Amino acid sequence: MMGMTSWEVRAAEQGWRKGPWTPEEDKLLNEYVNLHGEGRWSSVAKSAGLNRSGKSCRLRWVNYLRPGLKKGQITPQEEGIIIELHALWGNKWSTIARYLPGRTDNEIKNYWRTHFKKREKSSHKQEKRKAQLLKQKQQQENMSRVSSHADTDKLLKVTDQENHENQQNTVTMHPSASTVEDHYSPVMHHHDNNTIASNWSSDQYCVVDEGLWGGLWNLDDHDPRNDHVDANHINKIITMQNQATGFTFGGDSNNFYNTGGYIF
DNA sequence: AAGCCGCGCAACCGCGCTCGT
DNA sequence: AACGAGCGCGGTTGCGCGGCT
Repeated sequence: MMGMTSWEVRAAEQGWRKGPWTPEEDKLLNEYVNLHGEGRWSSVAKSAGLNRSGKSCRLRWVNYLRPGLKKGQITPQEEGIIIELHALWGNKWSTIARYLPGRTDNEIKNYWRTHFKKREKSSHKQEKRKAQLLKQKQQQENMSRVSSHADTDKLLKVTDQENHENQQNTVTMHPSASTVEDHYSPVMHHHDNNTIASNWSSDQYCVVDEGLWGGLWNLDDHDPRNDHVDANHINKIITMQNQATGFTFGGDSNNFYNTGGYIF
């Protein structure tokens, strides 16, 4: 056990190899799946001569070895789709991944966390700052009702202005609206009249966060009622993307929808 | 040059669902 | 109907690397 990392120790204790895959392991898994197909992952591990759990094999195949996987950065078009679908479904990464050919749920999940969570953080910071200032003001009021509050007021005004400016770039999204378009449509509701999703700046995305409505949007993608709604909405997203960029994501949105995003 | 820090991403873990027996 | 194995999903962890001090 000397010189082993913590995961190596744990893996040794449980009998399975863990941690990063070697090229040799990749080769074994690749050859086996190409010959016998996907599924039966626990037997894949044994039959292919891999000392890996079935889970580990499946994950490696799905996220890394599977043919047709897109390598490289998420494009602005894909980012737009991720944002839209996340607003619609919340953290349903595998569902979202179905509409992004060649991308995995893991990849999308990581992308969201690294690119959008930090913006959420910065908006939380701003909230904290305002709360702190309010607290300060209240303390000052308590300590001396006679003294002037001009400086604090000024600070608060600046913060309010910052917030107001932020709201100008906020996408309206409210669950009490009556249709999907009313619920969430950046095209309809975007305040600064810039109606093309792909032209949004990264800062404009920042308030579309799960902290506000994400939890309310865990629609079941297998509910036929939602299928109807989703198909319409996704149709719109694709149209928007195409209009914005001239990039053709798919000629027929129904086909796009029905094939799980795989359009050839 | 060296240490520290934050980010990106691959991989693991726990839980819940499905399906076969 | 009950149970267990297999699988999929979402959340979390930890490593490697590049940038900063």
